[in-house]
Amino acid sequence: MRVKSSEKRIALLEATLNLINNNGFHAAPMSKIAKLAGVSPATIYLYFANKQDMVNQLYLEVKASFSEHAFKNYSPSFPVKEGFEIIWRNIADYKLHQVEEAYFLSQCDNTPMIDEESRQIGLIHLQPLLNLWERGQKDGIIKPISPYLLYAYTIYPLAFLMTSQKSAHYQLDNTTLTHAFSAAWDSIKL
Amino acid sequence: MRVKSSEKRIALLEATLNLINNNGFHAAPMSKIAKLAGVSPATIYLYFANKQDMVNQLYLEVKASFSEHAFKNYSPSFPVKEGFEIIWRNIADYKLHQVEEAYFLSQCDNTPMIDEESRQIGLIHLQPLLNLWERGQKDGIIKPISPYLLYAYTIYPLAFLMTSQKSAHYQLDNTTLTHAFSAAWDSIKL
Amino acid sequence: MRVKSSEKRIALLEATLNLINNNGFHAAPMSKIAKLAGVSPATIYLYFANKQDMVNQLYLEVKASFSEHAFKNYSPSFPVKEGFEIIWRNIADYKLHQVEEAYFLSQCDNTPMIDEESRQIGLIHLQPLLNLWERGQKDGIIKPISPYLLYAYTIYPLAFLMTSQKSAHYQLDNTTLTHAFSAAWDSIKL
Amino acid sequence: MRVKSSEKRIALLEATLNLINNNGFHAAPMSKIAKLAGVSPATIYLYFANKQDMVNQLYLEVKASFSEHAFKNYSPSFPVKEGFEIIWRNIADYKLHQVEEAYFLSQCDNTPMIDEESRQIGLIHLQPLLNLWERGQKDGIIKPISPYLLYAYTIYPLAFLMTSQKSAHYQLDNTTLTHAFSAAWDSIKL
DNA sequence: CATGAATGAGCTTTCATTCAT
DNA sequence: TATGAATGAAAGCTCATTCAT
Repeated sequence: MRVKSSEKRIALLEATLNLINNNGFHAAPMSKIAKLAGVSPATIYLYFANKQDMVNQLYLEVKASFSEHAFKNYSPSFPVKEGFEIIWRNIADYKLHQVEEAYFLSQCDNTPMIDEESRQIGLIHLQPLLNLWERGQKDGIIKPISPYLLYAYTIYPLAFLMTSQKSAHYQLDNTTLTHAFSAAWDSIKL
Repeated sequence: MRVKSSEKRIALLEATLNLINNNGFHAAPMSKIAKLAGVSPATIYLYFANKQDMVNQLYLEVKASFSEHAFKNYSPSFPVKEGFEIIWRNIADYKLHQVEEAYFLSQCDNTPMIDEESRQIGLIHLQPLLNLWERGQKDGIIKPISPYLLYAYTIYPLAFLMTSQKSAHYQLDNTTLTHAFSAAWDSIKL
Repeated sequence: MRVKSSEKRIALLEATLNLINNNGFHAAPMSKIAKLAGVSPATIYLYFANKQDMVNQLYLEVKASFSEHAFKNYSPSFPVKEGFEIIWRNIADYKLHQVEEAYFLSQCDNTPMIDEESRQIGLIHLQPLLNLWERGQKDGIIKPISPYLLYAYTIYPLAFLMTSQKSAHYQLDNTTLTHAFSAAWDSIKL
Repeated sequence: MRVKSSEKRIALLEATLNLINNNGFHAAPMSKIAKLAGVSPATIYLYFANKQDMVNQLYLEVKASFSEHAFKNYSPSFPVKEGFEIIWRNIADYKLHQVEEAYFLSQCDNTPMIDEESRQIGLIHLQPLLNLWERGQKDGIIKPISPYLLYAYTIYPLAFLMTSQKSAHYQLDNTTLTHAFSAAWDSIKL
């Protein structure tokens, strides 16, 4: 099996993401994925062990790109609220502009599509945010509640806004984004 | 002549929900559904036109049961905050106790598994909540922001808590639930 | 199993003939036949042992009606040519006016749709025509050749004209019919 | 990489013809066709879009081989009667020696088994015979009647003789064939 | 006599994967 | 490395027939 980041490998991952996004896992056969990537079905198995492996790898790479984006320009030395706003806006930016990736992650996180193992690996990237929240709680700036709640009320809502926007029911402008941030912050600040 | 018992129909819908929840749409074949429901594969087609139709119907019925639950004991004559808390707690109760149904809805809402038409039909039940919010905004109790935001920051987070709980990562007690409600209310109250 | 000529039995045979004619045997399921006859699928089995039996019976009855028609107004006492013309015109009349029945017989006679046994039974009706030919041959009016040839060149061509007419490629008027009879007679007369 | 051998395609068409001839379209399932051709059921779909497409293609190829045979050693420069006899004997030879192909064509032409489009395409090959007849009519050798009649009384009877022979009811020797030709010619000559 | 419900067997077709080059 | 051909297994669905009333 080949090493990362050949052009074909990337084309295959992109094709997989597109087909799963548009048709769902159950209607994204290997033959179509190969065709969309401009490659023979047999070639897929030079890069991936099987379909599940390909989807797992895709998940992890998208998750990694998401995490990287989330902490752009952030440093743990920032004051709590400033640091939080930077991360939040990074994430919002990703969810609302890289809609395809965000929608794919949302599918993965809400279905039994991904192996439990890969799911766990995908979680580790979030640590800096958890650290920030802990600091905020020590400093008496953020409510002393479970990080699950903090995540549920600040980051997770962005997934809903992304989905709404994708369904063309709703378009987010800057004012709305500011309202959204206020809501997020208000829900967790002390 | 035998009569078409709605028992079989219900058994089929339950089997479908279980299999899709555990394995995903793509790994819930009609043969397994039939076996789990205790009928012949052919019998499915006496009750549903095809697989998609069965899933659509299941979605709409679960959605309806969810909505019914959401507005239990609620009346539009309640004060805004009290009314909101009742609805919110109803929904929390459903999501955290009828986990299977809630998880199924979450899968449906985050994948292309359901027909767009059924999806639209599923939305209409929410109207009383939208009305409540509108009243709250007129009365200067709730922030004058889009209902998409209000939903994203008060109801949608419960889906995350449900998923977390289902993955056995986290158990919600009453204190946490109260924290959750505070976070929800803080995010939208003026 | 019921006796002949109940209304339902006849409706079933008619429905069968129509569906097989329009769609072919392979696309004429019992359920459709029942629906078209206005009857429950189970009812079919009160009148016929199974599908094959129903088709066999249909074949034999249509064949009988055809034969009856063929010898209308004919008597063995007629002179050879007159007798032959009467029979020939009777058959032509049937093939060109009872197109559905004729087309059905044509399907049966050119496919393995019918049991060999029923096929044999269907042949016996033709005897008077064979007798007529034999007389004609004894009298030196008709060529001394096998009755298979006589049939092939006088009666069988009408099946082609029937099919052509059914396909709307061609319409037979009286002049043409007379030409057709001349061709038939010329081919076998001495 | 293996190359798509036309051997498999041909084996599939032959298997289809055999099974349809012996059992009828409705009793020639893809699984049996595959087995008889020595390939997997899935392989069929590398060569044909679906069952109907396979049967259509088979029809057209058999029809083409028939037509080629029909005009062997024929040239439009031949005198009318000689030319006609050559074609007629070619066709007789085909029908009586390539019985399987002939019987298959007969099934196709007398049932709704074939798409109307393919049926039309199958007709174009006959043109040289039509031209010959037209010439014969201009020269006052052949009766001035519709080509449908000419076909019905000269070519079509051979289908009956073929079917009779196939049912082992009758064997054609050379004398009989000469009688048959006489009958054909007598029916249309002026 | 008649029914609509119910079904096991089997249908056509597709799938993830492997083969042979 | 890369391929298109090939496939066994299984998918969704339909069918002729039987069941239970």
